Amino acid sequence: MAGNLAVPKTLTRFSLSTKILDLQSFTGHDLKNRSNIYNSIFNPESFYTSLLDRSTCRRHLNQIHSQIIVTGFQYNGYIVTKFIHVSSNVGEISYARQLFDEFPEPYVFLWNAIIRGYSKQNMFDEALMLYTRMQNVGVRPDCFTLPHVLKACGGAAAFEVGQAVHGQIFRGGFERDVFVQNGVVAVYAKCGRIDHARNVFEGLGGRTIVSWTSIISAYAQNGQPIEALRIFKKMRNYGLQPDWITLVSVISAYADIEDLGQGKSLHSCVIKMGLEFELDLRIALTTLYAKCGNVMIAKSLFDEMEISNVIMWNAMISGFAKNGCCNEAITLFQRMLSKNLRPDTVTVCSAILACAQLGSLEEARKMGEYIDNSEYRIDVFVNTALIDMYAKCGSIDLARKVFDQTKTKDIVVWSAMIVGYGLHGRAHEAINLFYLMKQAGVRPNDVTFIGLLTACNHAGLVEEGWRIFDSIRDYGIEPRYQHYACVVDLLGRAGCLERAYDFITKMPIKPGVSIWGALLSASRIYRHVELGEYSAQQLFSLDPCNTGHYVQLSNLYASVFMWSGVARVRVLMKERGLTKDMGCSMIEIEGKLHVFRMGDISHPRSNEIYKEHKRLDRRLKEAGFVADTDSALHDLSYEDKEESLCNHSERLAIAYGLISTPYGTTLRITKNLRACVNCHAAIKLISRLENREIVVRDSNRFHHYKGGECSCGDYW
DNA sequence: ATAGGGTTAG
Repeated sequence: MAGNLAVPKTLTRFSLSTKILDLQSFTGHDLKNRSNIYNSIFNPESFYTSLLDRSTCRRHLNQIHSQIIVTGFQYNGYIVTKFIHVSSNVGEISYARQLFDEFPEPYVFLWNAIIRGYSKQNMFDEALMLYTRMQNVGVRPDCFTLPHVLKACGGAAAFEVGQAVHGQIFRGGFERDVFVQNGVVAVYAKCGRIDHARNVFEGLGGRTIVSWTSIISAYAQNGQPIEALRIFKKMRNYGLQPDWITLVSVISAYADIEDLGQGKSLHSCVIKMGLEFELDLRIALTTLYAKCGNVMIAKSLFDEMEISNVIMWNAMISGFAKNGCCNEAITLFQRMLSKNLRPDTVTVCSAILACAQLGSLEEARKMGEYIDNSEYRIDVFVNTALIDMYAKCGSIDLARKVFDQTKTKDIVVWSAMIVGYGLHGRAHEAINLFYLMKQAGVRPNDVTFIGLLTACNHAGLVEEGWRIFDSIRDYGIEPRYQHYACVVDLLGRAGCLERAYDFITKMPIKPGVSIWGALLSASRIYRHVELGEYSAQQLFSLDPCNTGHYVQLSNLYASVFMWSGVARVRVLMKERGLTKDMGCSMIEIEGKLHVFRMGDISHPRSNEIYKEHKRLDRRLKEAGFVADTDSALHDLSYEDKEESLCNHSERLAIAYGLISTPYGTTLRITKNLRACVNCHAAIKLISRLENREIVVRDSNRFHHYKGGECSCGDYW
C-alpha cells in the first residue's frame, strides 16, 4: 500500500527534537504547545509536511532534505510527495525530479506530484512524457492525475492527446468527476475547439462556478466575447455569484469588445469586493483600459502594483504598442531587462511589434541584435515578428535574412515575408516566394493572399492580381472583405474605374470605408468626378469625421478646376469642425528621432536646414525640375501655393539628413501621410543629384529612391 | 496526526 515501505515510522525522541530546534530557526515555525511537539515527534510525516508548508526557497528545501536523509525518510512516500509538491511550487522542479528519480518504484501519488510540478512550471511536454511513462510502467492514473495531464494538454495545445485523455476518462469511469470534466472543457478551449468544449459543458451534471468560468473563458479565448458575456448573464440568472477568476474572463471579454462603460462598472465591483490588488484581475483591467485607448489609466494600474509578473509587463508593453506609444513600449521593455526580469516570447514579440510600428531601422537593428543573443532566436513567433519588423522598417533584405534563417517555416512565416515584399512593391519576389512555398508543401492562408494582392497592387500588375484573386477559392479559402478591398484598389489605381465600380456592385459583401476610399482615391488620380463624388458620399455617411476623404474630394475638384466644388467641401469641413491632418515626417540621426511638420521652424538647427533646403531647391531647378502646380492646388489648408510646394515635411527631413550625415549615407524617413506627387518627383531627383539612397515609409508602403528612380515605379 | 485535483489574465 501507498507509502508503507520498510522504513522506521517514528524517530527517537532525541534525534528529532534537536532537529526541531534547528529547523525552527529558519522556518520561523513556532511549535507553540507541547501537543504539537508530541505530534511532530511521533508523526514524522506531519512534522515534515508542516515544515515543508513553510518553505519558500531552495535553502529551506536543502536543509529539510538533508534532515530527511539523516533521519532515514528519503523513501517515505508521504514526505517525498510533499517535498516534490513544495519544491515545484517554488520553481525548483529539477530538485523535485531528483527526489522522484531516487524513489524506488514510485506509486501514483508520486507520479501525480511530479506531473503536477511540470504542468505548473509550464513544462507541458515533460509532463505528458511522464504521463506516458507512468502508464508504461503499469501505474494507473487516478482522478487526481487527470486534471494535471489535461492542463498540460491545454498548455501544449495538443488536441489529439487531449482527445485521447478524454477517452481514457470514460474508460476509467471518471466521467462523473466535475474536476476532471472542467479540465476537459479547458483543454478543448485552449485547442480552439469551442464546439467540443460546449458539448462537454452541456453534458455536465453538477456544474460548479469553475465549470461556468471554464466555458465563459473558453468563448472569451476564442474570439467570441459576446457569447462569453451571454453565458455569464445566464449564470447570473441561475443565481450564481461569480468568483474573482470569473471576473477576469468577463473583464477581458469587455476589453475585447472595447466596452469601457461595462468594464468600468466591473472595475468598481472589483474595488468594492476588495480585490483591487489581486494581480490577475489587475492585469485584465490594465488590458481593458489599454484596449479602450486609455493608456494613462492602464499605466497607473500597472505602476501601483509593487509585485508584478511577466504577464502584467506584457499587458503594459503591448498596451503601449497598440496605442502607438512605441517609444514607451520599447523603454518599458528595456526597463524590464535592466531589472533582470525574464521576458518571454510574448514580451519580445510585443517589443518587436513596437519597433515595427516606430519604423526606425536603427531601433529595429538593436532589437534584432538582442534577439540574436537570446534564447528566442529560434522561436517561430519571434522570427515572424522580426521579418515583419525589418520589412516595416525599410529593410527587406534583413527581413529576408531572418526568413532564410528560420528553420521551420510555417504558413505565418511565409506569409509575413510575402506581405513584406508586397509592402515594398516587389511583386515578382512575392509571387516567386508563393511558388516556393507551394513547392515546400505549405498551404496558403487568407493572409498570404492579402500579401500577394498588395504586391500586385503596388506594382500595378492588374491581370496577375486578378488571376490570383480568382484562384483564392481553389485553395479552399473564402475571400474576405480585405481581399475585395485589395481588388478594388488594384483596379482603381490601374485606371480601370468602371470595372472597379462594377466589381463593387457585384461582390457578395457590403462595401465599407476602405473600399469606397480606394475608389475615391482612384477617382482623384484619374479625375473621374462622378465616381469620386459618389464614393465620397458613401464615405461621408460611413466615416464622417475622417478628414482624408474631404481632402481627396477637394483635390479631385481642384484637379479639374471645379473651384465651386472645392469651396463646398471646405464649407462642409468647417461645419463639421474638421481640419486637415498635418503632414509629419521623422528622420532618425544617431539614435535620435527628429520630427518635422510642414513649415516647421522649431528644430534647433532650423536655419541650416532651411539653407540646405534652399540649396536643394536651386539644384532641382538647375536640373530642370518643374514643380507640378496641381499638387499645390490639391492642398486644402495651404493658401500659399509656393510655400506648400517645397515645405512639405519630408523635404525638411531630407535637408536635415543631408547636413547631418556623411556623404553617401542612406536616409530613412517615416511620414504619416501618403507621398505627394510633387515631393515624389523631387525626391527621385535629389537621390540622383546628391547621390543618396533615400527610403521613405509613407502611410501605405515604402519608396526606395535611388539614382533618380523610385522602387514604386511612380505607381502608388 | 499524516501527500495530491479544476477555472483566469498578455
